[in-house]
Amino acid sequence: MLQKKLIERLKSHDISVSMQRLHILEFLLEKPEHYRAEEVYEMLKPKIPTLSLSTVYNTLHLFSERGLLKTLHLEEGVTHYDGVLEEHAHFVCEKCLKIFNVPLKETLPEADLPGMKILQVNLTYRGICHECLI
Amino acid sequence: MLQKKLIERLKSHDISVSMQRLHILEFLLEKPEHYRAEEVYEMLKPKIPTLSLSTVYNTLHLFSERGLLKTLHLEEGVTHYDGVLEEHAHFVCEKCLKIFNVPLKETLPEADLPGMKILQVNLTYRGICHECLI
DNA sequence: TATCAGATAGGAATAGTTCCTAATTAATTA
DNA sequence: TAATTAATTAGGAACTATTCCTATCTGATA
Repeated sequence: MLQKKLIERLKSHDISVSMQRLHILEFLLEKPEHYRAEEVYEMLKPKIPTLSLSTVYNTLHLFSERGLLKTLHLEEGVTHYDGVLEEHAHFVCEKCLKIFNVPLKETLPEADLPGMKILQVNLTYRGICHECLI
Repeated sequence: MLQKKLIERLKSHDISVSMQRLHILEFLLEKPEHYRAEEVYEMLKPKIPTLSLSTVYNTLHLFSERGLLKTLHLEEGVTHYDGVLEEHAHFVCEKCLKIFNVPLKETLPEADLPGMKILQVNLTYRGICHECLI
């Protein structure tokens, strides 16, 4: 994505701009994938040699709070961050732990939760993927 | 639940019986709640003074593998275990982190996942609960 | 009763994340 | 523009849920 667009995107979410933030946002929007903090850190280290893991965590939290990305708890002990905001589900393979995007044909059911403020909905399938089934 | 029923339940899932397993299963079936390993451990310690946390983890993993309970990844870094197997969703309050059961009016959409073997489906809502909204 | 496999206890090790402090950078004001 | 203040970042220590490892114990089998 163009730097200009990235800057706009940050500003429109009330986030002031920095090199680190631009790079992290760009990285997350590049592919429709789900990254853990460590991965973001490793991938950007070459571009920003002084980058620290704390900054990655700070930034991901901030982005999540401000609605720039989705936080996913798909497997034991790890958090994934997803830049794709369009409603979709995930499939996690219990063997290889790969995560697949699942397009939704129907919209998800509305929850009967009077008095609650719903911010996010998450649908996850678990099972064995085609490669691991062979 | 009666001890006899518990034993049957274990055996029918191909799990050999032990004091620890009976107590852990009983505890998980008592209330429709979601416990972390640590909580199970603390609650059963008085009944089984020699109980070890490793055993709780072992047992919960075994139960989950054999389909006696559901493993939930609802929040950062923690795993919850749910003895209620009937299809239902969860609501997690981002402030107090309480977990609520959400009955489902409709069945969840079938995933378009050719070649994948689906073992579990999980629907989670995140937001702010009524108490935290006040 | 002796043997063997499975289960358990206990603690050490691991890994993802958070917390803390100092240094750096950006924004604000004069 | 210079000085002041606020926000951001880097780095590492601390924390915590979970796993791993080993010795002990238990129960089943012969």
